Amino acid sequence: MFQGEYTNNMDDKGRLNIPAPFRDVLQRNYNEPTIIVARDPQTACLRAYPLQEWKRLLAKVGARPSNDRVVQAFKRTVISSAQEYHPDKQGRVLIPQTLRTYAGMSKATVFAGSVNTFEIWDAKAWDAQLTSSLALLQDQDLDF
Amino acid sequence: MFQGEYTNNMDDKGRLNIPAPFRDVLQRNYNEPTIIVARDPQTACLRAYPLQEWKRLLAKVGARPSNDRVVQAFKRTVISSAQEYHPDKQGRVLIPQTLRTYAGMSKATVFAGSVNTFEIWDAKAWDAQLTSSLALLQDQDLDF
DNA sequence: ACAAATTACCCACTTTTACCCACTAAGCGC
DNA sequence: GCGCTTAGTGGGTAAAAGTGGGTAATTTGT
Repeated sequence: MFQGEYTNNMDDKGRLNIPAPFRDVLQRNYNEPTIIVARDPQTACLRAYPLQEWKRLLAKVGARPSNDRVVQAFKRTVISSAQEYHPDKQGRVLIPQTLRTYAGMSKATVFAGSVNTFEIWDAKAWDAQLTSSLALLQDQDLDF
Repeated sequence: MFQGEYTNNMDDKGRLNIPAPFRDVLQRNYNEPTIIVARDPQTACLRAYPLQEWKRLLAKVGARPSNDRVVQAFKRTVISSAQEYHPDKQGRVLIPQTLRTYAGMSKATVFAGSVNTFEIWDAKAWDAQLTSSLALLQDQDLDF
């Protein structure tokens, strides 16, 4: 289970260091270090899936009629961007330019746990998102 | 059951000493010293949960539709910030910079019991909150 | 097929964290 | 009051995490 929020720096080569706690979860709960990274279609961030979770997502998409316009759009945005990454000995992956651009990533990068996936954000974008999420919750009557 | 208010100092390394009475409650009522600390979304403080109480919260959140905007905001602010902490031999935990910043913590830190969780405040912020809470209660018709 | 660019892999360094030990101050009983 | 216990605090050290960079392998383009 991915939880917690970590900030790491992308280096000049475009390599991203997956936070150690997330690597632990991958190893312990999924028995392999590989992740799939794809666009998150509704926010300007990337989402990382353990292989198993990604397959589950594919199955769900496959169950829907393939002429559904939403399904088509989903395939074009998310599935097309998805790629497998094998972290190096230091636990880093090289994210391609297109995805970096999509998430507006430059250097400081936030990794945010999201139960069975985790999100990858540019630090500034993450802060902005956080501020607006907090504002939204401010007036809510939360019962948990 | 967490009750009472205690003030401890965060040291230069960012370590926070959990007040002994709270550690006792964790050990006696929950049989383990581990806590989850996360943002409190509506006030500038952190909230510490025994594992069992945290799981209860997760269950409540999971029972709500995941496309609910409030639920999404809650996940991004609270769940993402949640992390497990294992106090050291002296009963201290190291709180990361992001959470310290969120709660405006510098040195003097207040721990306030809140039945099945407890709150962690910067001492100054706690005083301000206390004043306004008292003001709110002034005109109320309390029947307990 | 060859040169240039990109990527993967490895090694080394720096910073941070976890763990342990020790000291001080505050209560408590005798 | 004196010694004991317990809570709180400070700091050293070894391991782990994060970061930077070199080089070989691979890919790409011509």
